Amino acid sequence: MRILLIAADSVQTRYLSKALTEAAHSLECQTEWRDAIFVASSERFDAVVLHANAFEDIANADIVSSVRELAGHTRGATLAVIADLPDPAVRSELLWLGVDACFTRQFSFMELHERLRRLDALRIKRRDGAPRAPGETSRDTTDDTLKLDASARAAVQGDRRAALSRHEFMVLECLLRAREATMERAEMTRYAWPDKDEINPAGVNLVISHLRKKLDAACFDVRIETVAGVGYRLVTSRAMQRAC
DNA sequence: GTGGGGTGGCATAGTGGTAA
DNA sequence: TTACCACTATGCCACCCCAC
Repeated sequence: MRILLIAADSVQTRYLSKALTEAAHSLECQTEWRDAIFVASSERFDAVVLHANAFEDIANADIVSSVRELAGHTRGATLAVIADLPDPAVRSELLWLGVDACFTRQFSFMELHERLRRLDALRIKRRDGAPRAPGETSRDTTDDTLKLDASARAAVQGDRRAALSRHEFMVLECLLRAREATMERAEMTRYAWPDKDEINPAGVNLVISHLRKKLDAACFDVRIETVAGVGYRLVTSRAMQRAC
């Protein structure tokens, strides 16, 4: 998932940032409220996490009006808020404003992570009727669609499996989210290298090249197609047959 | 300290489009 | 048809980080 974390620098923020990165998410962290609003409105994220406890500007101001402003810029992303909100009336008002999940200061990362994944899966399902979101695991071993196993950082299709590096995992997740649509090179770069302003195009090529080899070696029935001058798209053998 | 894996930079080859 | 250019794919090498 591409996640925007809005939080002032603190020990808990650094812990959260590290945990989300290690969970194979593409993380962008914003510590300034105005910058965060600008980034949320100008780029596309799957989830926005506002850590209001670590944010003095918000902690000292009206949380409801801050969230109202943020919710107007998240462009359909899952919105989660971490804040000490003992008043249930405030929490329910936040939910009405579009917040998908509220967590208290003593939140569990595992619960936050699973909630974000579940909400993301539902969001994608509502969006295009996809049976399952990238990274969402299934116990149905007969399912032969390509999935990502974030805990093992691997691609799985039926009983076939390929271990991936961090960048390979994120590039493949980015392509899977596009669901056979073309993903622009710049967007893939932002997704897989969120901490870099500029990345050598050869770096993207290298990751794509490695991914192709691994997908071939594991005999997955998907392949990565180059769309000249635009980017890449992931196509299944079924889609290839339809195109013929 | 060392080895292995991941990553990035650079070089080179291949391919397709376009103009002469 | 040929030369040129832009874009892409891939190999090689060096560096960095982390586990042991």
